[in-house]
Amino acid sequence: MAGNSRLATAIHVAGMLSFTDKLPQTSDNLAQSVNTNPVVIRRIVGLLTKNGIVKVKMGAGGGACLAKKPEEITLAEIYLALEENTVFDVPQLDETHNCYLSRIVRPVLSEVLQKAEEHLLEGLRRVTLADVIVKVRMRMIEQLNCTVIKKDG
Amino acid sequence: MAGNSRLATAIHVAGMLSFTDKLPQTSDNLAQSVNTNPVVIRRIVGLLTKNGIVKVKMGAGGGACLAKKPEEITLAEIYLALEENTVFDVPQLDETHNCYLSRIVRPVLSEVLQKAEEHLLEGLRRVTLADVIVKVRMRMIEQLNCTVIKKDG
DNA sequence: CATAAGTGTAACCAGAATAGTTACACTTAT
DNA sequence: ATAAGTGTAACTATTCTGGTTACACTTATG
Repeated sequence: MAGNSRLATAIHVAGMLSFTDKLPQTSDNLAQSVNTNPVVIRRIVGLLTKNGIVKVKMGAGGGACLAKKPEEITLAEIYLALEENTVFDVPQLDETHNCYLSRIVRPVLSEVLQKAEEHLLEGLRRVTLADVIVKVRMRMIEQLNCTVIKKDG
Repeated sequence: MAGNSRLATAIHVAGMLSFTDKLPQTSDNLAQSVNTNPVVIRRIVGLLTKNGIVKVKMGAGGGACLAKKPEEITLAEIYLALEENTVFDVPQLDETHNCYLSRIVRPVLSEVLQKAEEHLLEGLRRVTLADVIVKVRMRMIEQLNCTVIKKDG
């Protein structure tokens, strides 16, 4: 339960929305797919909405839809929408800290680790939601092939 | 206090060891530099030792030294030594999960997010401990220049 | 207009991770 | 023999994440 599955959940949700296209999905519905609680979904959908990735219709018959085409949504966008903390923490030292060298080291570590995280973000920027969906479709086809082969064997 | 500052601590420690070269540093000593507890340091140094990055001498006059040259130690190596969890969690769904699409989506998410994390690792692989030390030295020089300028003004 | 079906959000709980700390057995230099 | 170290177990406090309940608010529909 600890660890961070929010990005997985968010991409999963966005993926489902792209499959169901313009039909608004309820948080109840999505929660079942992701195997979690509707409130958890609404929290995440809220963040995605705030960042223009998803649109929500209130009231009866309402729910969430994608606000853009899957080709126009990168995983980096989704990741940033979640407003996560940085992966690596670099607590800075008090100015009164007695070790001179240490006071210099910490900002350098901040800089270096921030750059590394930028690589992560670049990795996420290169993948769109559409790419993910293609992979899902390919897996579906693979599984169908398996079935056929089994039937032949 | 939550969040993950272990990598920062580990690099900080390794950096200190490279400055003091072959003179073994006690965990007490290092703890003061990093502004933490000796046990926290020993835990991290233990992991670094297990991965051949650091050597420890037991008993009086003992302590930790680098086991390799700073040019031969990448931040990725240090990161991996800490045996952290993956950055992104992708809890897999039970085979009995009712939504067929979801059961396919999750492994795809695992794959995609793992690749993104590989980018992070690549970012860390490109930086050696020696690079970090150079940056620290440059900051020290910068600060010295500042002092001189202030004296002139 | 009443009602049912939705969302948004606050509040609380449980479980896990991190870091800090104490304590103590064990190792080694002098 | 003693002092100075490390390794490690055990406990605590804090924080984060996710799960859950509850409830006010919005809207479609009969």
